[in-house]
Amino acid sequence: MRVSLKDVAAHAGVSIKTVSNVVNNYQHVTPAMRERVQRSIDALGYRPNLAARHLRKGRTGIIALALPELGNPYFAELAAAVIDSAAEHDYIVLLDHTGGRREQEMLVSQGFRARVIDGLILSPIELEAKDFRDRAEHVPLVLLGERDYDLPYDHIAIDNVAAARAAVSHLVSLGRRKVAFIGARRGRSQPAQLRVQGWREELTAAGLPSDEGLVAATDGWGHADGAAAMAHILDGGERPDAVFAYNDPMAIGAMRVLHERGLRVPEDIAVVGFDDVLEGRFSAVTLTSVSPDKAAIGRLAVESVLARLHDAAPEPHRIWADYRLVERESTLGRPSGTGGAGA
Amino acid sequence: MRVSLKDVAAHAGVSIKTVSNVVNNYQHVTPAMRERVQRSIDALGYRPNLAARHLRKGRTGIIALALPELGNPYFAELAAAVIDSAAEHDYIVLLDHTGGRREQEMLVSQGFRARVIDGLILSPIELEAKDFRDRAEHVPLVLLGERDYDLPYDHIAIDNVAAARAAVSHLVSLGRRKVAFIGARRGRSQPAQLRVQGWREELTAAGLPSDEGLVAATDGWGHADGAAAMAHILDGGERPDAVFAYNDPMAIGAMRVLHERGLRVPEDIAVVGFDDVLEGRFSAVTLTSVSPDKAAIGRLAVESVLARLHDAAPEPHRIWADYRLVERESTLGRPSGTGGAGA
DNA sequence: TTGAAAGCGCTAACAT
DNA sequence: ATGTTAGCGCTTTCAA
Repeated sequence: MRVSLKDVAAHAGVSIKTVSNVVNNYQHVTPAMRERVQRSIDALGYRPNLAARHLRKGRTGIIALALPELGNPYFAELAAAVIDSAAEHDYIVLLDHTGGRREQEMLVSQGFRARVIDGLILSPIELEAKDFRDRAEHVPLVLLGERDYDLPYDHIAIDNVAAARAAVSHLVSLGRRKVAFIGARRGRSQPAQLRVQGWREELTAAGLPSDEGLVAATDGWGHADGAAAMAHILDGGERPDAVFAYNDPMAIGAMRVLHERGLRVPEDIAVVGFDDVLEGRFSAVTLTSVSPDKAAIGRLAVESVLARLHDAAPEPHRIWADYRLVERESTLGRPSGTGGAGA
Repeated sequence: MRVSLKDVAAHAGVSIKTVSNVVNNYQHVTPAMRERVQRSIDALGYRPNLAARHLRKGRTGIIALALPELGNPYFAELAAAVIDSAAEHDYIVLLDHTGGRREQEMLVSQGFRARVIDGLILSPIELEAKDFRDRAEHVPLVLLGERDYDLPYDHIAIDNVAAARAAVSHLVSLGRRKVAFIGARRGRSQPAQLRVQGWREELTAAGLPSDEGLVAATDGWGHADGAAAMAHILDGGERPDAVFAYNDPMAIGAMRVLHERGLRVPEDIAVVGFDDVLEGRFSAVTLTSVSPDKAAIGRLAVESVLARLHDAAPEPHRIWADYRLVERESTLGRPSGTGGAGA
């Protein structure tokens, strides 16, 4: 804030423009001049004032990332990926979390929370397509997450239906016949829809039941919700031989309940999660999980925003990220004679 | 970026100043005028340009939070607390992560990563006191974390020595006589120092050994490091009856290894972690842990930066946040006849 | 290759 | 209570 271009110019006995040229690495500056100006810059400890630059250029170098919940390790890991990708493009990331609450998501989407940004990456839970219709905000928006939208924005996601089918298919191939789903959403909005759909499709294809008694709805998606859902299913008299959870924390919460009730994983009940968070690799019974390529999602999201920012963007479209099923003890059982926790 | 004060002024048929008055909630504006201007603002969808405001006022409304690792749930939860506290003061948070690497921490501390901020909250791992000496950056800096610094900055932390002593004291009171520590740092910098110190002091006070064979050094502080450290101790022929881990992920990694080797927690070896992350409440054996008041830490950090920003700050000083020891199954054992996971 | 000057959108000092 | 205006520090024509 202290020393400006003007000061440097005065010190070096040149014009402001010349200093600016040096600062911005403009081509046509004689080495001698560059040298001389640089000396003044160093002497005075000049640092460009970004606010002025931003005002002039209309860009801030900041993109916002709005996630439902940082406490969920999937989102934390995703945030790390976005920050790293942004840094590669000299962008920094403003982080916001919405708690998955509609009002917060609205504020974010409308740009009321952060008004200094060049672009926005949003992972909505509650927001419906219509909520975006009257979006006055003009900065590029990129959507993340497992829902299907019909909106003129890029949307980065993995194929949730296929991924869910892969998870269930794995269970079926292991001989499981009664596969429960935990983590369907109670109430209006239904982010789990695609995973429920994949679950149902695969079971139907295998000639297995997917009735409502096997689906447990929850309010949230944390460990505690998974535990409650698992307890609910068992208390309801159902006794599945496998559980597919909306995400890893829920799966781990469910495993905790199974453990408390003396049910063995996977012998009595196999468990598959979703997101492949670190935690699942070190639980007493390591967790089989669908593993989305988080680094790719972060990278694609950043690249999408920036492309749109630079007008180099194609029609808004769905962008698929990769995923794979990582099979661990919660479905395969404990490999005999092994040591460390699996990858 | 599109519509400016000038546009609104023209649309409403008033001066720029009047519009500015309305936007900034200036007192002396007649309701009628306010109404009229507001209508134009809404009609045109005016949004203040923060870059311009920033240039003029020298403030951005942004504080940066630089954490070592978002993947560590403790830091993720802390970030959430900071974001929420900042929001209460109409500040937004730029998030950065350093990976605990010295160069990254230097860049952050010197302000090279984010140059649009009013203040900085930094949780350093590698940085030494001397690294801060020639800090050219002028924005207020607040330090977080378990190290002792002798620096002219506010430093928010819990009393790590006392907290570690409380953890070890708990183990000793349970009759444990051989308490290992995992998570001392290999190499130069030693963030775990205070926790090691508390561990040693309490053992010494109890007349119990704290020799080097009971301390396992690691490179990082993740699940895998905890697992490796635990394995290392057991392979080294030591057979502690309790383990105090630098943090929860390490404790959980250690428990995984104990589980693999058929050792029971807590019957054979009791385990205490640090940070009280969600994960420890749902592990097969729930984890006893030191629970820092994360919400308070986040709040105090934000308040410190803002106070310094507004010149309302006292001498830089150490600010203690609260903590407590949460006792769970990994030391107490499984309570008979209980259901859900403990708080 | 370098200089002069306009103006990005806003706030604040001053004027009315 | 409202209007006028200077200027924050920078980039960018345009001119030399």
